[in-house]
Amino acid sequence: MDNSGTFAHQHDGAGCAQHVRGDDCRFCNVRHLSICAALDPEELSFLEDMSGDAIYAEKSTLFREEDDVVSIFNVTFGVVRLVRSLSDGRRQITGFALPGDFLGLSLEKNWSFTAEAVTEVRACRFKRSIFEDFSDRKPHLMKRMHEFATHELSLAQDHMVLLGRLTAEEKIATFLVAMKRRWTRVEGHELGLIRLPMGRQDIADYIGLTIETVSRVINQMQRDRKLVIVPDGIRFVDPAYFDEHALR
Amino acid sequence: MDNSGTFAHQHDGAGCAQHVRGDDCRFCNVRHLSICAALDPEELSFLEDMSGDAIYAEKSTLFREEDDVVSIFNVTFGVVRLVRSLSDGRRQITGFALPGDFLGLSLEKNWSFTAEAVTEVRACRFKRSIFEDFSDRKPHLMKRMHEFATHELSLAQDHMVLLGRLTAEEKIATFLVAMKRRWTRVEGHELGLIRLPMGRQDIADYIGLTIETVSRVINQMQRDRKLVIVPDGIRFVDPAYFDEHALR
DNA sequence: AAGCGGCATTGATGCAAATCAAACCGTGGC
DNA sequence: GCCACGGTTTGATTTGCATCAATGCCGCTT
Repeated sequence: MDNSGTFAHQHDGAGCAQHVRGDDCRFCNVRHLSICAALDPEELSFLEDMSGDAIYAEKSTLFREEDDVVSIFNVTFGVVRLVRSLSDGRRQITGFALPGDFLGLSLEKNWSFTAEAVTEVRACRFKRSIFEDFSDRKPHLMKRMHEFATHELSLAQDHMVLLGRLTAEEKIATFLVAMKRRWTRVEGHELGLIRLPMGRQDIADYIGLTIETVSRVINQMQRDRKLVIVPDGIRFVDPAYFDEHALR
Repeated sequence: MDNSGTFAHQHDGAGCAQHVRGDDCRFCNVRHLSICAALDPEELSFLEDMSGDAIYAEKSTLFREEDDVVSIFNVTFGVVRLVRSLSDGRRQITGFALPGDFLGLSLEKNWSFTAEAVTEVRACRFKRSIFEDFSDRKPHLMKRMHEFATHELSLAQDHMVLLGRLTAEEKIATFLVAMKRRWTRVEGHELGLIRLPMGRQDIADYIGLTIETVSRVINQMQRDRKLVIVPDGIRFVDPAYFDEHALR
């Protein structure tokens, strides 16, 4: 059974259909990971009527920092980078959204970050106003959103430790271990490789290094037989090393 | 009218009574800033019965990372540092809780950080289980908790930019401006000085520098007539400089 | 097959902040 | 008044990562 479902470089419709079949939530294969798992069939069908499947090309922008929050998103396929930029061009990527991740938890009127498609991205899209009315009437949905938000807060704290207190080597190791865990959760089972659909510059901007340092550290790890670099990702050769050097 | 209410070095009861008068929420002067502002008088009185005023000495620990969440806290006086520690002693302070700030938004069973009193701290303390039952029955309270959580998430993103992409000078400037804003909000009006009740090491662990660098940068700013160092804080001499060098 | 454009890698050098090490300063105890 | 102590400042030196600068590699186009 093939569910290797590569990201950026697969263009047949069938590959995508594995991930979202039309607009029917019943066939959504990230539902158990997403906000929607809090909903019963009736609620789901209401929300389904309110939602549409949206597709974004690689490198396109879902929304920009300061934009009005018109729609909110449940990513069903692909990878989105969440970016804060400074006026002089410095960027900090605050997170990567993977299938199952929700964009628009905050109920604020404006986005506090920019979202850009790293790969082709598919997302279940809701009108913000409708979703908000709905969540106001559904306390268990609000509670689930709150749980998602506080979980993200905990991840944000992890990330602060990484940015503020880890060495370049520890940052890379921690990032790779986290990506492995996240993909395993999304895919439902462990893969031989760790997908890295984002470029080196994105990794650098996520962990607070330069592209050169990211490249150097990863290639040094390969020379040291800790991992091997493969197309679209890396493969752990010495998992024990990563257990030891990654944070939590 | 005196509401200068200093922090660590004032020991007369009257000074504290400005901030919390016994256990009566009606006299709580951080209520408008806190979670409790979402509640009507009846709900407030119920919650009041469920709460107690707690006092923590300077340097004492409210709770440790991984501890069971037995109680949750609404800080009413003083400053709490929120700490993540690595096994080798490196620390990252993920935030400082000031009066009005709430500890225990997450509804998780265990704390994801340690909370230590920087100054003497007073807090309104609730049994977690009781508060949770209550919030389950009060959707508008849950919504307010969610708003607090997503606001914190946005602050966490700000902090990631600071940690990952700012220079030492920018980090200090941004930190000082943020503290000024937060104190102004808590005090209800602008003070001449910016209180820094936390030590240099805490500032360093908050913004991802060493104590020596923090000291050097602040003292350099003083030599450059950007600020003056005063007991328990600093005073801006050249506010325009800070507007320019601090992030947002 | 040659040329191009967009990453990624590698090397040489620079520099901001860390580290190592002392001195300083205010406070409290005796 | 003196000393001890905890926190802060200052100075000298090191270093980890950034910066600057090629070069390499792969997929696309023509």
